[in-house]
Amino acid sequence: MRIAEPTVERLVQYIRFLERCRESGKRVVSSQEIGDALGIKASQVRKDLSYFGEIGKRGVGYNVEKLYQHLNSIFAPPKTWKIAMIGVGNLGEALLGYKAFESEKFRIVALFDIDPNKIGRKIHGIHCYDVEEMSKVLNEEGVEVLIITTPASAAQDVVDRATSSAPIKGILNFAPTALVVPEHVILYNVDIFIELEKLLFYIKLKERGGNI
Amino acid sequence: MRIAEPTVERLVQYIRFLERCRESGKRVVSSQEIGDALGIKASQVRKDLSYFGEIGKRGVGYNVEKLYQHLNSIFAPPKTWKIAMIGVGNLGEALLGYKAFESEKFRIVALFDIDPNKIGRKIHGIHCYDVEEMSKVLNEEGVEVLIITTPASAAQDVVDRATSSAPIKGILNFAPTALVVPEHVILYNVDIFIELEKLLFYIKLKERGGNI
DNA sequence: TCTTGTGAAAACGTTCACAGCA
DNA sequence: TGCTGTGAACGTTTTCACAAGA
Repeated sequence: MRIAEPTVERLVQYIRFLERCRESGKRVVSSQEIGDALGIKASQVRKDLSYFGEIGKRGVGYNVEKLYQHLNSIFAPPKTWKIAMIGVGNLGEALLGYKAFESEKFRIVALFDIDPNKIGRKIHGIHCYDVEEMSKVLNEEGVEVLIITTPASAAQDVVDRATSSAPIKGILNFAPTALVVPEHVILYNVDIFIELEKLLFYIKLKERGGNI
Repeated sequence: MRIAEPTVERLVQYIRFLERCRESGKRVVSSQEIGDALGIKASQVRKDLSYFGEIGKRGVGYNVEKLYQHLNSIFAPPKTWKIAMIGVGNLGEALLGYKAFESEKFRIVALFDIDPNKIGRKIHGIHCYDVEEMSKVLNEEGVEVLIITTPASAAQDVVDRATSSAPIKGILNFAPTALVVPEHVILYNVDIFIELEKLLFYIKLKERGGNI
């Protein structure tokens, strides 16, 4: 079955919302309630959830626990993914210390940097290697996913080196630059600067009454 | 003129690419070259750029300098936006020290936190206030844009307080939670955890040959 | 000959409206 | 009666295909 990307994004939000429902002891929830809490239309919520068969009860709503378990099973990984982070600067270190970034779904097994002060040390309990050792370590540790938190200027080079020497399946790129990756590698970008530019652009547009 | 959001996002990427062209002394560039560098179809590039009139030369391509100036003028703000950051934890501090986050388009004029060790201090040269003073400071400083880097549990409350007491126009939310904002406020979310979940989901899907 | 600019077509995503069940 | 599930309608974004111009 094919599930569209915007749907997957909303599914993650539904799981989060259902966690809150569980904590507050709520047993049943309607598409309307879910939608109101997340700023999504109720019809959209129903369509998203209908992809997995009839999971709600007509006239009643969705059983919180059942829906939560169901959605979680969709996102359950076949194993704990092993991730390496390349570039341990301000942003990289912040992510390592970020609470929302802890999960049983993955484990960060190696860090890489070029700074001699970081190489050989443990940062947030994870060993930091020299980028030169990347190929060897990625293969030894069985890393399949990369988090890129290098400066923009270094990102493409480390990605080229990693993807050509290790069986990388996916990359989450925080470097503010577009990356070119082999066809078999899935790439997601988190570009803070672009999001801010878009926000400021649309604020300006609104002030001008829609004229550029 | 109306410009679609995906187009705006790509325009920012075109500007970045053109900066690289300028630095390397390249004078003319084709839609194909731009597309290849950014992983976008050439026809998409041409369509995006055609919204602003005939800016390229048929049979030749686009003049790098002219296109760069033109796109930049589209994103030029009417003034330097004043931004406040709410929540100065790991992620907030990382952003403050983030090089790609420096621009003449905006200035971060105030920080807010609840930690007594931070309140009253300067962090990266910017004064950190008590969240309790938020309403007063936002109005005095003329803040129109917020960056939310609080924990998820605090985000909705600070947003409610800020938007109800100061003329906030836009919010960039890094807290891993959906926010409900007044209709006149533009909201963009940067949700690191959701991006990682999506990536891992699609890696799993690919391994399973497309079956959930 | 080469590359842009652009209608028209296709693909994609959202919303509507109501039938179907509890 | 109330809320889900869903085909059909709608709106948006991407891609195609080719005319037009340097």
